[in-house]
Amino acid sequence: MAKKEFNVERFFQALGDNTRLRLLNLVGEQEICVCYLVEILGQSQPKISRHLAYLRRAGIVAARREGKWMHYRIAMPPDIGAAQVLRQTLAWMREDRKMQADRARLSKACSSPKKFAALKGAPAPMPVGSSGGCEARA
Amino acid sequence: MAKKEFNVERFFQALGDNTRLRLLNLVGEQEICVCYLVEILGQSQPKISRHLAYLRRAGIVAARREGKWMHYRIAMPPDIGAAQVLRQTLAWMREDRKMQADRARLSKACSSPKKFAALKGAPAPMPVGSSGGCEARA
DNA sequence: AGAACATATCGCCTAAAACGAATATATGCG
DNA sequence: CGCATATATTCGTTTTAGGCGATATGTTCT
Repeated sequence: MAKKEFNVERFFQALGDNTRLRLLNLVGEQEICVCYLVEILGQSQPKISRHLAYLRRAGIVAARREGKWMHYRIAMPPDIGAAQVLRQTLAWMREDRKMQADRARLSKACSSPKKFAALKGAPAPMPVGSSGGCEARA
Repeated sequence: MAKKEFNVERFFQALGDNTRLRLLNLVGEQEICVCYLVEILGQSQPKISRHLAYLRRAGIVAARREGKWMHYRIAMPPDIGAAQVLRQTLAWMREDRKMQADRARLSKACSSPKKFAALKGAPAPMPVGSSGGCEARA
C-alpha cells in the first residue's frame, strides 16, 4: 500500500514519448477533461487513457473525478529537481510549433464547441484553482 | 548519410536510465576516458560502452579519440529547450546523494590512482577546454 | 434495475531495450 | 608482423513499451 517514492527513471521515461508530451502540453496550466484530450489529439480513447495512466504512475499528473468525467492536471513532483526539469520541459513545449498548434486547436474547441460533437456536455477546461475557463492564448 | 535532426523522444529516453544518468553525472564538466567510467561504476565495459553509444545517438555526449583512449564530454544539444532541460538535469544530479558518492569515488581515483590498477596509464579527466585535471570538489 | 456514457484495463501482438558473453575494430608496442 | 590494450559491436535472450480491439468499471438517467 505504501506510496512509492519518486522514481527518476520512470520520470524521464514518461517524458520520452511524443503522445505523452502532447498531453502534458495540452494539460498545461489547466484542469482538463479526458474527452478533450481524445478529441484534440484525435487518437483512440484507450490509448490516451493508457498514456495518462503512465503519467500518473510517474507522478507527473493527477486526476480528479467529477461525475463521469475525469479531470487531469499537472502534478509537480515532490522532488525539487524533478519539478524544475518538468517546468523547463513545459516551457520548452510552449515554444514548439506543433505543440502550439495543438493548443490552438484546443482553444478553438473551447470557443466553438458546436464543431466538436464529441464534447457536447463535457465540462470545459479551467485554470487550476480558479473559476474561469479555457485559456485563449494559444 | 544526413545527420539526424534532434529527436525529443530519444533525448528523454536517453535520460530515462539510471546507468546513463550516472554516466552523465560523472562526465559532468570534464572530458573523461571510458576506462574511468567503467572503473567507477563497476560495471562491464560493453555495458558502459553501449550506454555511451545511446547517449551519443541522443546527441547528449560527444566523443574524441586520443590514441587508444576515447574521451567523452557533454554535448549541449542544438535545441535550446533541450539544452536547458539537460543543464537543469545535471544540476539536479549534483544535488543527489548517490550521484555525489559517484563523483567522490572519481575524485579519489584521480588523486590516488595506485588503488585502481585498471587505470595505470590512462589519461586523467580534465575540464573541457582547459589544461588542469580531475575536479576535486566532489 | 437497465441503458447510456466516460474512462480504465486486459489480451494479444510486434518492436525496442537491456544484459551477458563473445567477438570485432582500432591503436600502440616490440 | 603478432600481441596487448581500449573500446565498440553483435548475438541470443528476457523484459518492457506501445498499439489495437474488446471488455470491464464507475456514474448518471430513467
